[in-house]
Amino acid sequence: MSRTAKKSGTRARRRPGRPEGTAHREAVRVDLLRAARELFAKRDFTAASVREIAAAARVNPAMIHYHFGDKDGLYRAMLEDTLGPMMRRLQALTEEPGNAREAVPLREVLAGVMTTFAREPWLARLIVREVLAEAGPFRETFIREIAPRAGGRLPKLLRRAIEQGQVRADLDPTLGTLSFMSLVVFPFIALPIAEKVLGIRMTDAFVERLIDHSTRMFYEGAGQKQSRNASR
Amino acid sequence: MSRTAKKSGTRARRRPGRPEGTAHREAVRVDLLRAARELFAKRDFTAASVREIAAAARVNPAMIHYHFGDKDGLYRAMLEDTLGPMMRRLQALTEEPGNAREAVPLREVLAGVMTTFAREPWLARLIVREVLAEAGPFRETFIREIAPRAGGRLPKLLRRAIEQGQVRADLDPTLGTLSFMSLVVFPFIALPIAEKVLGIRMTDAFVERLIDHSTRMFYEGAGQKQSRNASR
DNA sequence: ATTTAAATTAAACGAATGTTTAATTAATGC
DNA sequence: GCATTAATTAAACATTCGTTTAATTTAAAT
Repeated sequence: MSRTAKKSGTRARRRPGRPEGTAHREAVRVDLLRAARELFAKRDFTAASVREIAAAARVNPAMIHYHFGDKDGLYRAMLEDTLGPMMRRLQALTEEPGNAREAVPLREVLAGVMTTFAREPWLARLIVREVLAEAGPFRETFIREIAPRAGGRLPKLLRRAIEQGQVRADLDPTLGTLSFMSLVVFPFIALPIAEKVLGIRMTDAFVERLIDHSTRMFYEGAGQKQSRNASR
Repeated sequence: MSRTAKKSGTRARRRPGRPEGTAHREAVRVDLLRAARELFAKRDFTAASVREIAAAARVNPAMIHYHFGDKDGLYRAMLEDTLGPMMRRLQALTEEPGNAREAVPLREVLAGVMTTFAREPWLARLIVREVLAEAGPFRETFIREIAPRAGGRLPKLLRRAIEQGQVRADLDPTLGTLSFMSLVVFPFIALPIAEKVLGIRMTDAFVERLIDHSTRMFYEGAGQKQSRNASR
């Protein structure tokens, strides 16, 4: 849909040589990034081969090296291309309030991130793969730039939420961040298994219920209101 | 520590032939399972090579095929060996109450599982890798036997907890299960990154605080007690 | 119009992978 | 005590992997 085969059918089974269109170069780049995104979300970095990715993009494997240098370069470009927009949106959400008195947009961050995860199924999977990785082409960038912008900002947000009385005063901002991330990210990577084991189905209505549920879990938990859980 | 080199130093640099000890066979099996557990938790299935695993176990790569048939067999045996005990403990915890009136041991399950995850750092990682996998040597067993015994039992437990008033009546047991798993599993796979980004350190005291925190998050959430969060 | 540069392919390359084979040594059964 | 079987190694095998090269076709520049 994004790229149009300029002449004589598809891009498959071409003879070598520069193609006729003038926008082919960009189209190949985009197709490769999209194929890489899908396959790196599905399989691990090592398990997804360049031949497989090139085939999914209907492109010669050598194009990966022509456009991105090597497999690592493709992965890096893909992850920046995929995570970048979300990070920018997240940053905008968490930096908005000019005056410190303004209500911390915790609810909006939670719902916004979960909506994004629902719309782009590969996102949560790529992030968790990166969290799980002990090393890799993107590890340093992820730790230095991505993670601080995502989880790194949350403790401050939580502290402000505590000051404003939106969150209970005895909450540890760091542990609260861990729980926040857990509630927001994990459901989406568990969905394929939840479909088989818990019998859910990933409809729009379900996603809406999930977001409402997770919001309430974060603020109120699953227990009774009157907190008769004094025993421990 | 587990295997004793029977004679003349280590097992490295041996000549071919049957070793002298009579318990060597079992020792090799155990060493291979341990090495596989550590490396499959660290790297993905494809990324962890049999040569690397064999080297970590100080054993010839061919022993993997002698003892387990192939790489898949080693992975299956390792995961059964690793997940089996936890599943049995979990099953015991969730099936205990003979009479339906007995209090549902939700708190005990939560703390028990988290304690196990803290003690065996590879467990949560292996599980999440399996959750993330779209296919693999263990996928069917995981979906048919492991997942139902873990997450599959929780909805029933939550329903009973609702009947007993331990959990609020309007909680969806399925969504509650997703949140429960999220709060229990995700923090442990995020620890390595949390150490760098949030500055935490994985001490015994921290684990204790984490478990208390997660329990409270599950029952009470992070919001204020009086639930002034009427706005939405 | 001709030359030069860009974009692409097919084919080959070396390294690494999972696996098999043949040789070798010790334990076991008779 | 001898033959057989079990447990182990080193080496080779076929395949797949990421990458490079050379050829080829078109676009762009002069």
